Amino acid sequence: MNRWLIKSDPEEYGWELMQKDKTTLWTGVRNYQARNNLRLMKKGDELLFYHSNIDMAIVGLCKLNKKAQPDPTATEGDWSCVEIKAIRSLAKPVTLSQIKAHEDLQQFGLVRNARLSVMPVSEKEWQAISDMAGE
DNA sequence: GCCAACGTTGGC
DNA sequence: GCCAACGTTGGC
Repeated sequence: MNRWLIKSDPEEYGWELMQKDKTTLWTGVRNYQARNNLRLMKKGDELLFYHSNIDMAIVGLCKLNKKAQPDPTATEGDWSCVEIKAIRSLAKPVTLSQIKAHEDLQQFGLVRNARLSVMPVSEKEWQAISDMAGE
């Protein structure tokens, strides 16, 4: 089982809506690195749901329902999407500033490459985030 | 609202 | 194949 973090602008599609929808197709990724990460996901993988721009915090936990399939919103190009399922909110959201301040998270994608929207989370990183989330 | 970082495009 | 110009994302 692998772990990932996905980013979303809450003004476009926030955690509230994700929970209401329960499952959603994660479409619209138009970056090769992010797409390749989507394609590596397997059913049952766990995902952290991050709010960019306004909240700047990890707020929720999701699971991968269906592995990568062609993105139906792509009119051209070779793009993928996955189906994810909302599990629950974190006990405490973990803010970007907390993440940046944590010594075990200096190599984490959010810190090193702010623009990447789908990234892997290592075991150590997951542990650090879980601790801060009060899980 | 600004700007840094990054990715993409297109001219050469 | 290089690199300047441009567009987008996202943190501040």
